[in-house]
Amino acid sequence: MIANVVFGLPVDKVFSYSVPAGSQIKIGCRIKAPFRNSVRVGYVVGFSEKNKVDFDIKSITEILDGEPFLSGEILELTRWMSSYYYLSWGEAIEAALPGALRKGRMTSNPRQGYFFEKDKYFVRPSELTEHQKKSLSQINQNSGFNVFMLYGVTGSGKTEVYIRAIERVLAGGGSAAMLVPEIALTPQTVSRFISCLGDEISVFHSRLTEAQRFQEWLKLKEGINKVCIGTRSSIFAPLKNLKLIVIDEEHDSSYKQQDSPRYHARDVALKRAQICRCPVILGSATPSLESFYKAVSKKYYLLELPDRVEKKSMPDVGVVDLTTVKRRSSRSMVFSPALESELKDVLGRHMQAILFLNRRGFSTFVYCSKCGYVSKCPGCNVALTYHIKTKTLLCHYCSHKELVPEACPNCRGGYLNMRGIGTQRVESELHKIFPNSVRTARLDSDVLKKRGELERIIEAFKNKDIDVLIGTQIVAKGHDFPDVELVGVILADLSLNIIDFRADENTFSMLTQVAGRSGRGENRGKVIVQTYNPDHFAIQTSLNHDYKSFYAQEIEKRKQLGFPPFNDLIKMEFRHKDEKKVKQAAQRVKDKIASVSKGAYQVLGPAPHPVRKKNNVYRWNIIIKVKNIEQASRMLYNIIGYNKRVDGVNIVVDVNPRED
DNA sequence: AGCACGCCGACT
DNA sequence: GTCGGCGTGCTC
Repeated sequence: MIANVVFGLPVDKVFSYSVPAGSQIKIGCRIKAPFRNSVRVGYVVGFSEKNKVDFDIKSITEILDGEPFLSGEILELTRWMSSYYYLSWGEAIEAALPGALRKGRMTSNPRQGYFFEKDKYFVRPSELTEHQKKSLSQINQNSGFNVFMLYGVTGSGKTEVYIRAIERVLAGGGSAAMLVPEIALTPQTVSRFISCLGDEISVFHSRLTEAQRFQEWLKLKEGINKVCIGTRSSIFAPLKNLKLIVIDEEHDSSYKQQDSPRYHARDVALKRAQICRCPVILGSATPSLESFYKAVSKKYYLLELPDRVEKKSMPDVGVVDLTTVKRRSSRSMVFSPALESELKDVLGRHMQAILFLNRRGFSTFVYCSKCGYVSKCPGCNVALTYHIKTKTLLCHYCSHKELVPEACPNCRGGYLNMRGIGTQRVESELHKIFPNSVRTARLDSDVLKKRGELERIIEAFKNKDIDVLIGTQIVAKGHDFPDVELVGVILADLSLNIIDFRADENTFSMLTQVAGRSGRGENRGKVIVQTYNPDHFAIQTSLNHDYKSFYAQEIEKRKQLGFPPFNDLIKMEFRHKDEKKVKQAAQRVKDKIASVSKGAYQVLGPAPHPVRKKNNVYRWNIIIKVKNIEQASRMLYNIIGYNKRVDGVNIVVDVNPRED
């Protein structure tokens, strides 16, 4: 008997080992076997009767598992991942295993520390809205592999639909998985699910120790727990008889893993659902262009929740045109008179406010201080990056280059470098307006590094021990603060000018999400958006809460430029300490792709990575537009193999990259 | 990934 | 003449 074994190495081969006489091994078990001159952990993916290679094979040294930890379903899923994400099968398998089982490790089971109590304050609606009812009945009528795009405005009750759909699956003896964005997994969210669905829920959050995580994993594997809630990697949870997958906030970029293996949990979820023939609910107030395109083209069911629950109205959004605001004092660089007076009003009534500042995009793009004009690449429509040495503007997608204009081509004003405004600055200027009387807290990635700090601040804000919360992305996500009646966006342009073709999409979704924090209580909320681009379509459509009109304009642009959803992108990042070598290798691969495919693929670049030099290593990218990822991956394999090295230059392959 | 093999520079 | 640099290739 011969076992077919893969290893968690960048080696796309299945290796044969003889099974020691008298021993029992099942597919999906971990083993140890001699590999070159060491003994390594491998994964059994199959068996064959006789030796297919013409040399003597070695024998398995040790069998680690009596019962397999990898189901047939997960093996099929990881096999697909390897062809889709340019990985070896073994690498994909290691992504799917909990840390406790990876590399042949195994822990005993010490536990318990993190408890969620049933939230006695959560009141469940007894009656669904008509739209909720309609959506739920559509979901319930279509079992099997079907995808539902649940497009519902902020506060429209998407969560209640998820809960009811999960309840039904549980009643039928099935199990369900729900994925949430990284920062949305607060004790409050979890409490709500536990109070509705019972205690038998495995929650995978970042605070769990490896042993706790493994314990929850085992409970799902044994069928003790039937619901799993968690972030990205929960898509690999060993649920038995999986009958539903929910992806909340499906547009959220935290579903994309930023280091190897660079998978997208939503896409893995769709594949898993296809394998086990179960439905998927993709929920969002701002669906990704990819998903909504499929919904519009009838590949997904489109379910809509156009109104907020309890007849609450959408917040009133006002825009402040910064080109007309006199920016004399340092205070006025942060707060326009309109925002300042709204703040005074809200705080005077003892209500709360959120001030939002996008920290992404602190790159070196250049804008006109008079009118806010930013130069964009004619071919890629992304903001050009200023290079001080050459005094040129450069596109980081295709390397298009132009001179910095003497004067602003839009208004004839002068060009300036972006001046940084951070959350700290916002906070200190705020205290100048309200000396000694305003209680503030900042919420950004620095704060998140401290354990428990996020929970503490959220709790304090909920208890009204804080008047104004100042933050980045984190404040924009799903929290429910009933007394927040004002949301101020300090500078919307920051996200608009990121060098990413998704900049407009990210801006629209960010503005919509952050606006959704306002007016969740008794009174109608207000949102003030400060921008140099008040007429920009992403801002205009978000003011009107008009996703569909945003979508219509954005999809047209994507079509013209051949960006997703019309093509998938494969980014290849070349890294070496010698920049000349990097550029040459990137160009060589680009040329090779052209000759092998006879020009069938459009390849952008080589262009420098936005952060061109890191740890003394230079990085240049090429971006390939592809129609079929698996086919393109195979072509790349023929060119560079799994070694991912050309002329000594290392290559990182990223399928549908997302800048973050 | 790691580790051995192999072909060119500066050292006892 | 050799020691060692890291570029290339292989692992049942």
